[in-house]
Amino acid sequence: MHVAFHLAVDLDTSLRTAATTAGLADAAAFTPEVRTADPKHGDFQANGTLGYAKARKLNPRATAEQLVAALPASVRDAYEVSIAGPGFINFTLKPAALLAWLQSFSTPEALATGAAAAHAGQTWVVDYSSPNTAKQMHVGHLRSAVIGEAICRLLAFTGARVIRDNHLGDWGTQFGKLIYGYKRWVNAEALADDAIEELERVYKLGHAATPDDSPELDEARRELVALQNGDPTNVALWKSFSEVSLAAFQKIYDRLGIQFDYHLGESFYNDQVERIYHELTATHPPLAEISEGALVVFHPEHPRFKTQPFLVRKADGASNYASTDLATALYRTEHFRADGIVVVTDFRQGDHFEQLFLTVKKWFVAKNYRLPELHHVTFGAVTGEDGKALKTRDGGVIKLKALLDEAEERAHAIVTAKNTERPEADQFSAEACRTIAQTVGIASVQYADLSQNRSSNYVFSWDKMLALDGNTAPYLLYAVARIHSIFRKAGVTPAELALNATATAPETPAEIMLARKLAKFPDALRIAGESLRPHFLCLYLFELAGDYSSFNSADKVLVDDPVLRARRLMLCARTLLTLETGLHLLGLRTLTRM
RNA sequence: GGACUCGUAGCUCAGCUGGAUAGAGCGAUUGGCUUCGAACCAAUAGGUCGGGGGUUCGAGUCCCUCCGAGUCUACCA
Repeated sequence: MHVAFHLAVDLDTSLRTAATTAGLADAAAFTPEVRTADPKHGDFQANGTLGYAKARKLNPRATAEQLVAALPASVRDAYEVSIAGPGFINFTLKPAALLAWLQSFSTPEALATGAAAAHAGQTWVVDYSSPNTAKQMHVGHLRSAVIGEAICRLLAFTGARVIRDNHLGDWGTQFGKLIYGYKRWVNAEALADDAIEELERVYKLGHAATPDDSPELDEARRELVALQNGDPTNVALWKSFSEVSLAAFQKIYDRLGIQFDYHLGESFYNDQVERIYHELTATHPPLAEISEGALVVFHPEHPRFKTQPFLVRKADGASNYASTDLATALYRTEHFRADGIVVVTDFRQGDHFEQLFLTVKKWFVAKNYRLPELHHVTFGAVTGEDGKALKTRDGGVIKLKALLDEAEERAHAIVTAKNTERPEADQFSAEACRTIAQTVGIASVQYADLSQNRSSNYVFSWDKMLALDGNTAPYLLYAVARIHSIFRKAGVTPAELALNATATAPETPAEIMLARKLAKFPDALRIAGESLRPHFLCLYLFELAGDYSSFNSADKVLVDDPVLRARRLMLCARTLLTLETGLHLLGLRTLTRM
């Protein structure tokens, strides 16, 4: 028997067919509006009859009854169907249908196959993290990296070929000041000790020594021009800046489980901007025009961008990040043949990307280039206690490395404290404690960032970022560890096929509640994937872990009755599969013990 | 001035693109380990969804208008 992965999508199809079968007027216009329901009403509900009936002056309950009567036997077999209130149609999965779903999607491969339809055959480029070279990553860089990685994994799991691109800020006027400072004040010993720290120090000196309208600033500009013109000394310096920066970044990325496919920074596109200028001015009518000496694009149809220009070339002829971002969009389309481009930055760049995307759309249409989906995934700022954004140049910035270290330290304190409470034979070695603390600490930081809706700001607080209670990574990791523990004690592995063959349908309230939640994993994936908002997946996993914990307290798994034992072990196995799959999609590592 | 984001329990936040009696966590109170891991579970208390209008079968969600916070608004990225 075929079981659909996305039960809600399957129901939607059945209801549309039923509308035709039942002979509803204008059946093609009927949209079922199937969504996951409050569990007390059912698993799914269809609300579409209300709007449909209203628009046609029909009785919504009568319409709902017609639809329900026309549903195929397969739906009636799988669900308790009822009509409630003004005309909601409620669907509650029967235990046998729950069992069938759980038996059909019992491996990571089965889940991936089911989920892959969403973006099958597509290529998506995700541009995230994107720090500036020659500077350390600070707490403000965390969100783009963590959210971006989760989005990459979600897209890949839902079938896309994902290209992870770190669009480094490795070009621009700041390098003139950096070289100016470097040539005068660099300390070789400090450079060998911690290169990026030393680069940051000489940049600050260079910046301070080159105020506006000073001869020193002219000198810094000459260094930049020399770099742009290929001066061997400056080019070699610039290359070394990039290398040491990338090495430092990679240490952070390793801790966060991030591995980029490309590091195509702004410098990569520097020689591609001439084509942009040409193409934007060669269209009929031209997209770009000269205004106050600069090459700009206006968007007359837009309330603001009709007067606020998108500045693609500065009056002095130099490129800026609009130029390179346009070149970047073109490269990703032509070279990677991207079907979708996702850029993950904070919300303050909203205007820039709105203008960029408007311009790209018109430009690509004019040139008959394939146009990928363009998404700017924004997130709120991490602010200080005063509500103001944390800024790079004030002294109080928290370095990302320090944040991750602190997270591991706090987790370590908890792990070692818990460890002493365990029976001696069961205690972890010091080394194991350290490994567990690393996983728990980093996962906590990742989850804290992922679990809230990304569009709001938040005030940075150590306690919040590193909280280990409630809706946090440790709660989820703990559920995973407990399930592993049960399988260790049972002497079987979660993957054993025998668990499938001998399992029976869930019976107790806790079993049924857990099974119903498991069957909604596809909905969580769909919502998180379509909206590019990982917090929907976080919420689902937290609820799943909660249902599992309730089940774990209510129903003992390792009982003598082989029937009970088999079906509860199966539920444990599916919960483990779903939790681990979901947590890995978020970019978290999981543990078998903690 | 214009635009964008936000305002939900004492605190921190969800609320699935308009659905049923607005939900979690923390904190508070109460109960539960001789039984698979108590980093857990069960229960109680806590709300004028910033204010006011409107749209409709139905609004925390959409529209208008105030109030408050943050951000952007021509050559930094």
